[in-house]
Order: sequence, then C-alpha cells, then structure tokens
Amino acid sequence: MTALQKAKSEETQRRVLEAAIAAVEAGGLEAVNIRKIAAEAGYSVGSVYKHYTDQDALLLAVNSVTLGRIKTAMAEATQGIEDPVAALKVLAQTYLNFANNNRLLWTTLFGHFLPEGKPVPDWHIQENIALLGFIAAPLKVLNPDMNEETLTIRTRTCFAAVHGLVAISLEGRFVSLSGETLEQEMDFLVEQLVRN
Amino acid sequence: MTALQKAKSEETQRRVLEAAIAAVEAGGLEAVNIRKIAAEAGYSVGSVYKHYTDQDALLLAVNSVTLGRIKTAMAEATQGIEDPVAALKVLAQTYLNFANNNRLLWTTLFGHFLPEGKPVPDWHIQENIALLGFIAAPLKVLNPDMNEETLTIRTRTCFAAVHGLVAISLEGRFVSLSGETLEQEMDFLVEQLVRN
DNA sequence: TGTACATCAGTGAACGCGCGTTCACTGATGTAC
DNA sequence: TGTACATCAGTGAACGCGCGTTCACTGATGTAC
Repeated sequence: MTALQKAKSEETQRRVLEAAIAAVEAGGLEAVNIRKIAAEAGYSVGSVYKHYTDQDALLLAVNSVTLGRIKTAMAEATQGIEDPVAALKVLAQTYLNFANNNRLLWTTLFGHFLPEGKPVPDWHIQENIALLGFIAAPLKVLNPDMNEETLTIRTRTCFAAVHGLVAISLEGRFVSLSGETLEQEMDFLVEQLVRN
Repeated sequence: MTALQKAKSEETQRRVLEAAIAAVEAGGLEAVNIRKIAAEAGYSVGSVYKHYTDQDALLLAVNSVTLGRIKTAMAEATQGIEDPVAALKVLAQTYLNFANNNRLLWTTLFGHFLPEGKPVPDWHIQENIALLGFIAAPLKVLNPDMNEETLTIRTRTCFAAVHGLVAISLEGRFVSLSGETLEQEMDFLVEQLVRN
C-alpha cells in the first residue's frame, strides 16, 4: 500500500467515524443507519464496510471516542487538585456535566451491547478500566492501608453509585431535578462515600 | 357487553400479557415480537391489537407487572423490621436479588423508552414513585427533622446510588464480582449513605 | 517510453429478512319484534 | 317460536417500510518488463 493510499484510507475511516458520531449526537443509538452515515460522510454504503466490519464495530469506535473525551475532561478537571475529597467531587461533577452535555453519546456508551457470543474486545474494556484509575488514585490517598483488590472493588462501587445518580437523573425518571439541586445531591453522595 | 364476553376478553388480555412476560424473560426487549407472542398465547396477531393499542402499550403492561413484583418482594422483605438501617439494607439486597433473578425483566424495565412525544402515562409514573416510598419511610426515621421535599430528593439519590451498583454489576461492566462480594459492597454503600 | 497487468478504494443495486400494524372478513352469541 | 339484525372477539393475509450486508464491477494509481 502506498503512502497516498494509506492516507486516503485513513481519511475515509476518519470521516465515516465523524459522521457516525454526528449521527449518535443527533439521535442516539436508534439514529445509527449505515446508509445515512455513508451519505453524510460523502461515501457509498460499501465503503463503510471497507473500514468497519459491521455496525457494531463502528459503534465500538464511537464509544471509544466518547470514552476518550470523558478521560480528557477528567484529566483537565482534576489538574492541580491535591485534596482527594475535592478531586473526587470534581470527578463526579465532571462526569455529570459530560453526561448532561453529551446525553446521546453517553446513553449510547451504556446502551450499546454486542450480541451474545461477541465479546467486548479487550482494548475497549481497558479503556473503561482506565477511567476508573482517576477515582482509584484519590481513594488510595484516603485509604492508604487498603489492599489493591479491595481498592479496585471499592472504586467500582463508588463509580457505580455516581453513575446511577447520573443515569436516573438524565433519564428523567421520577422527578426531574434542577441542575443545582442535582449537583448538591452529587456532592452529598461523594461526601458520604468517602466518610471514615 | 355480556358477562361471558367480558370474561373471554379479560382472559385473552391476560394470556397475551403472560406470553409477553414470558418472551421478555426469555430474551429481553429484543425478543418482544407480536407475532410470536400472539402464537404463544394461542391467538392471532390481530387479537393482540384488540387488547393493546400497540407494542409500547404491551411493554408498559409488562413493566407494570415487574414493578408489582418488586413491590411485593420489598414488602415481604421488610415485614417486621424495625431498625431503619436494617430495613434499608434489606431493601437494597432485595432489589439486587430481584435484578439478579429476573435480569431480563429488570433490564426491560429500565431499557424500554417510549418514543419522543409519547409521555409515560401517569399511572405508570405513580407505580415507580410508590416504590420509593419503601425507602423514604426508614430514611424519615433516620432524619426526622428533614422537610418533605429534601426527603423526596434524598430518597431518590439513595435509590439511584443503589440502582447504579446493581446496573453496573449485572451488565458485567469492568470486573464481575462474586455474589458475596457484591452483597458486601451493597451493605457498604447503604451504610455510608445513612451515616450521620 | 510504452504496454500489460496488479492492486486497491470506492460504488450502489440487489438480497434477504424482520416486523409492526391494518382491515375486510368470519362466526358465535345476544337481542328485537 | 322464528326471523332478521346487531354486536363483538377473533382471524390472518397483506401492506409498508426499514435496514444491515454483500458482491460484481469501475477507475485510478502503481509496478514489471
């Protein structure tokens, strides 16, 4: 493959992915339609399949980008924060804000499941786990004597609790809260979780 | 309408609903297929539409049954428990167990969304809110001076946190935990939430 | 320099399938007179 | 008691649409000799 071919191929792949992201942002998982995405990207249907084996592969790529954006947001938000409790609060708020500002990307991240028998590729699992590292670090400061295994489990529990509050809120289940009240509840939740 | 007609109609409605529940239990939201459900219930496709306006109405009925089952499980589990913290722990474990033992009913409860512009009927919202009452009662004992509004919000937050832990665990995101470890984490979460 | 061939991105019509929903019709039961 | 009509549950073929995926083909670019 020549350099020109490679460059062209990479551009196509990128443009298809961008169109897929735009589709998800516009209408969520349901709005993902290979024909539309191909047209939006400026290619034919067949081209999409030259670069992504199937729809699931394309969605995996979209979710990978979403995870990357969350990671970036978290890294920026916690920059320079020393206090572990403050860091955890900022992380939770960052997660909440991201979900709020990117609802459909976020729901797609958690709403897309591969069909049974098609396991999630390891690199994608690793991307997920990497995000938990942001939570694990301050938790370790707060619990210096905790062994690694317990810390991993506890990290997951804390993430799950925060994630649950974000999910229930964004779905508008039960009562919808104002943004301010929701942020207060998030702070409450984090404070309770880290109490000693 | 004669009594005979009414009885026949009700039986059909019930049998269709039972077939729908069985379908969800067998394959989740994806497995809901009017043709299959009609056949399973022993009727034709048209009959389903005589009793449920559309697929969404049928799924709403399924979810209503699921909510009823959770409600029953919670009522039984908390019977005779006086200590509010103990009650909250039992409620969380009951919720976890229900989700574990009825995975597809549970994921359908939270995975089914009506199309935009079709609001969730009020009776169904009320069914959801009713469940929160189980949590609100012990929370009120623990926080007797909390005003009603704050209590409602706090109840929702506590539910959301527990719900999140159940969701992340059942989906098998990140690492899967053994049942025992998961129950320990659930107790930890509830304990932290009610700390004063 | 020119000719024949290989390679690869990209094309888009066609395949195949699933599935929600509708509607004209049937037959049983009940009612009016 | 009998006849005509009304009502309603149930039927299932047909409509209509969407959509993932495939594959034989095109044309541009590069390579061998």
